[in-house]
Amino acid sequence: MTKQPENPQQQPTLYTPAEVANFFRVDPKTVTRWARTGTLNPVTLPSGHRRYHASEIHRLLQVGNAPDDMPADDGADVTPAANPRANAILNAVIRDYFDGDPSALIKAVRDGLG
Amino acid sequence: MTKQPENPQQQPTLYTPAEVANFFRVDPKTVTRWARTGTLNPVTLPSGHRRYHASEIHRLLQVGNAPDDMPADDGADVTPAANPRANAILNAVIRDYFDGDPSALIKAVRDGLG
DNA sequence: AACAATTAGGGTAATTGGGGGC
DNA sequence: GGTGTCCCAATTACCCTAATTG
Repeated sequence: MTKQPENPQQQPTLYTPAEVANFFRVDPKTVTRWARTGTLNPVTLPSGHRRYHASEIHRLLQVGNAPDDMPADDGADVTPAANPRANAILNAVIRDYFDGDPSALIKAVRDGLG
Repeated sequence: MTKQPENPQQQPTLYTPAEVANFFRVDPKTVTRWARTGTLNPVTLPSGHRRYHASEIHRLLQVGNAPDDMPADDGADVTPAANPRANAILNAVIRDYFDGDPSALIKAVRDGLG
């Protein structure tokens, strides 16, 4: 498929507590609790505020389910849209950053993200 | 969350068990049973609590969600997200969910996110 | 420097999951 | 077979003030 070779491990994307809370549909305080109990390993600012690694958040969102009798999600031949986790995030991004307009997101990607 | 312009639709992408229970007029325990028996495929928090995909709930509710949103991208009046935060998030999503392939993300959005 | 919004810190009510039995 | 209810332990949500962020 249209598979890009490698994606250079650029600067890791960091989420704010509110963003993480939005992805999981929980209170920001819950995200803070996850950090304090070791569930999450965020970057801690000198002030004590926290920033969460996108990779870690995405990983947790995927772990939600799978031990079911669902077809193998190897990600090679599976339609991307069939990934409910990715869809959840994309919907949240569209809602929070693109005024609920999917076409705006597509346009942004086409205009180049980097 | 970072400051955002008007969000006419602040519909969550994930629902709490209580919300789903209210939608279906059932006890929250019943919603939990649906999840355990595979009727619903929710996101599981690190703690074991569940959050249910709005798209899946709407589908079961047979709520056509009205043909209000999803405006066709006919005009070029949509401002390309000059939002660095949105771009950073999209890059992370593409990296973690679409194997670094932006076109795969676009395809996913076009195939419908629910 | 001043401002609005977000975050951390606690404390307390409400929700959730699991099992068991009706 | 599926649902509502009662139990309990764990998790989460909402209240506040002070500090940090942008």
